[in-house]
Amino acid sequence: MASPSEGTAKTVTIRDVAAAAEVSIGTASKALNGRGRMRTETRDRVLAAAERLGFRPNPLAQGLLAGRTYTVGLVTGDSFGRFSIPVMLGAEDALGAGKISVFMCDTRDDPIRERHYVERLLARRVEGIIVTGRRTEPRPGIGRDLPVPVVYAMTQSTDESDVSIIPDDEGGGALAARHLLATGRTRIGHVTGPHRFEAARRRARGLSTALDAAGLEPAGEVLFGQWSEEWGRQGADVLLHAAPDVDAIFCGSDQIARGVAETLRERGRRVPEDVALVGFDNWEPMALGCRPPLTTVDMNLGEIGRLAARHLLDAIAGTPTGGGVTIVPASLVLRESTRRAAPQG
Amino acid sequence: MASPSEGTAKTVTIRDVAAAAEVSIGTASKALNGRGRMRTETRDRVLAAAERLGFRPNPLAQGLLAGRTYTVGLVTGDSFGRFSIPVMLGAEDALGAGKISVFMCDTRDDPIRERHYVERLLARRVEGIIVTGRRTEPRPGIGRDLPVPVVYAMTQSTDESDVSIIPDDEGGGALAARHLLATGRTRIGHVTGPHRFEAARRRARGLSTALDAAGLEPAGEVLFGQWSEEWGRQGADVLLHAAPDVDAIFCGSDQIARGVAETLRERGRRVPEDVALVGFDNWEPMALGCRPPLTTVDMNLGEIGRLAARHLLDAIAGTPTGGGVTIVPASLVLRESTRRAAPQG
DNA sequence: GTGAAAGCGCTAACAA
DNA sequence: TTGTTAGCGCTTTCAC
Repeated sequence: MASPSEGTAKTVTIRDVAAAAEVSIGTASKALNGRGRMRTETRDRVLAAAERLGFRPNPLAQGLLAGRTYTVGLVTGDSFGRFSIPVMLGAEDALGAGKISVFMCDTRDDPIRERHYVERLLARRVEGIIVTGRRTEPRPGIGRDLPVPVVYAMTQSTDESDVSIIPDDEGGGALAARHLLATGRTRIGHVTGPHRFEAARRRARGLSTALDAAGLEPAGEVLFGQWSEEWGRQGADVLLHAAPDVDAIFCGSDQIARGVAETLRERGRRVPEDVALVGFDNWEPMALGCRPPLTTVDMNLGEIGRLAARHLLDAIAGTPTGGGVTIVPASLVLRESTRRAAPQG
Repeated sequence: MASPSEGTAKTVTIRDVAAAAEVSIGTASKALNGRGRMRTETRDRVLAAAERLGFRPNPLAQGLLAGRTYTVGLVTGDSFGRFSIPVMLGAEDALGAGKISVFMCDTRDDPIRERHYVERLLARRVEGIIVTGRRTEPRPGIGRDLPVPVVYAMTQSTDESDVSIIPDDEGGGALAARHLLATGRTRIGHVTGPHRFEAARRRARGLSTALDAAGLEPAGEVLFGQWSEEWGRQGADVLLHAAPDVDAIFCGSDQIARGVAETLRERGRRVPEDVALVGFDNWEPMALGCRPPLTTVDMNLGEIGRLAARHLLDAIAGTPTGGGVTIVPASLVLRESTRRAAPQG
C-alpha cells in the first residue's frame, strides 16, 4: 500500500496531469517519458502531478499509436492441466519480465474452439501466440500464414518449419537407465503408457539405447499399457512373472510407478533394496506420496515454457530464430526409490 | 511498427475497406456495425470488401473510443495449481462467452508481485479482476478503492464487504457424514489437515454437526495433521488404536484418504466392507488411483469460477450484486470406497 | 443514404 | 525549453 496514488476511482488522463502541472499535453508526455530536454523543475512538477493524481498511461492509446499491444496469446488444449501449467508459468515468467501480458485461452482440445480463440487473439492484435498441449504428438498447426509468430510448447506442429519446444523423452529414458546402471542394477524392466504415444515410445527407446550401450537389454518385454496406477499394478505382476530376477523398474510415468511400487510391496519385494524404481514426470504429489518417495525424471517443463517465450520474443523482435524443433534436456530427481543398496549382510 | 521485411500479412484498416468499397470511412463503419440506414447494395459492397480483405476491427481503437477494453485480469497465488485451475476454467467459460478476454497473472503468493500485477492490470484498463487462491483463509484484499470491481474466488478477502465465492467446506463435511450414516455406518472417524486451516476446521465441524443430529459423535478424536498421504497413513494407525471398532473414516483430502486406505489394507481392514472411506477434493488422479476408487466430496470449483465471473460481469455492468460471501454447495461423488456392504454370505 | 469532421488518450514531429 | 499540430483506427454526430 505504498502509493497514495491508488484509489483514484476516476480515470486520469495525461490531459489532467498537464493541466495540474500547468504545462501543455506534449510537455507532460515528454516529461513522463523522459524524452527531449526540459527544465528539471518542469519535469518534476509534471511527475509530481502525475504521482498525485495517480496517472497511468493508457496502453490502448499507446499501443494504438505504436502499432503494438504488448500482449501475446497462450492457447492450450490441455485445460491448463498438469503439463501445460508449468509450461505456462515458465512462459509467463519470461514474458512478464518484458512487460508483455498474456491472454489465456483453453480450447478443451476442440479444433472449433481453437480456431475461434485464435481468431479472437488475432483480432486483439496479440503479437504472438504460444500453443501448449498435453502430448508431444505432432498436431496440425493453428493456421498458416498467420500475421504473428507462433511457438508450440510441449506439443509439436506437423509442419516441420514451425517452432516447437518439446521435452527430451528419449534422453530422459536414457538418463533413468544410466542412473540405474550406475547404482549397480542390470536387470531393468520397463512399464509404460500406450504404445500409440510418441512419448512412451521415445522413453522406451532411450532406455533401450542406454542399456544397449552397456551390452544389456530390458528385462522382460517392454510393457506398454495405460498411463494409470492400475496398469502399473498389473504391469508389475506381468513383469515379475516374465523376469522374476528383475532388480530395477523404469516406469513411463509417476502414476505407473506408484502402481508398480504397490505391487512390489505386496509381492514382498523391497524398494529399493530388491528392486529400484524410477518414475517419469516428477509430479510431486505422486512422487512424494509414493512409498518410498520416487526417483523420477523431470522434463523441466518450466524451462520449456521459458524457452518458448524467449523464442517468441525473438520472433516478435524480428530476430530470425530459425524454425524447427528444440528439445529441452530432462533431469533426474533423486529420492529414496533408487538409494544404492547397502552391501547385504 | 512491424519490421518492413516481415512477410506477415499487412493489417487491414477500415480505411482500406472503405477505399475498396468506394465509400467513406464513416459509411464503412456503419455498414460493418449494422448501424444507421443505408442501401442494402452499399452495405453488401462494404461487407464483401471487408471479407475479401480479411478486415478485423482493431479492438484497441474501438476500446479507446468506447472507453472499454473487454478484458479482465485473473490473479492467482496458487501458481494456477490444482485448486485455482478449475476455478479459472469456469471463469474463462463464463467470460469467454461474453467476448471478454482474460489476462492471467501468477503472483507466486508474493504480495510484492501481486501488487505489481494489479498495477499492471489496472494500467491495461481491465474492467475487473478475479483473485483466486489455494486456501479459503481470509486474506488481505488486493487494494481498496480500486477503480474496477474485484471478486475473490476460492479465497476470501478479510474485508467483509468484498465479494468472495468460496466452497462449502462445512456442507461438504456434513454431506460426507450423512452419506456414511445412510449406508449404515455409525462409528465414523475423521483424519484431516492442519488445524490452522479454516477449511479443515469447517469440514470437521460439518461432520460433527451431522453426526450430532443423529445422536452420534466422531469415533476417536478428530485427527488434525498434514495435507499429505504420509499423515493419512499415520493418522489411520492412530485412529485404529483409539477406536478399533471404527467402521468409516472421513478424510479431509483425497491424499489423506489414500494414505488411510493403504494403512487399512495393511492392517487387514477391507474397504468398504469393514471400513468405508470418504475423501475430499475429488482430485481424480488421486481418487481413481486409490484402492478402491474413492468416494469423495467435490467442491464444484468450476461452478465457483463461473459464479465469480458472473458476479464480476454484473458488477462491470453496474448491476449491484451485493458484496459479501457466496458459498457454493459441494456434491458427493460416489465410488467403490463406500459401496454399501453386501449382506455377508 | 452518404460523407465530413470531431475526438477517444497518447506520442512525435516541428514551431515558437 | 515549451507549445502546437498531426495523426494511430475507429465510431458517431450532424450536415449534405
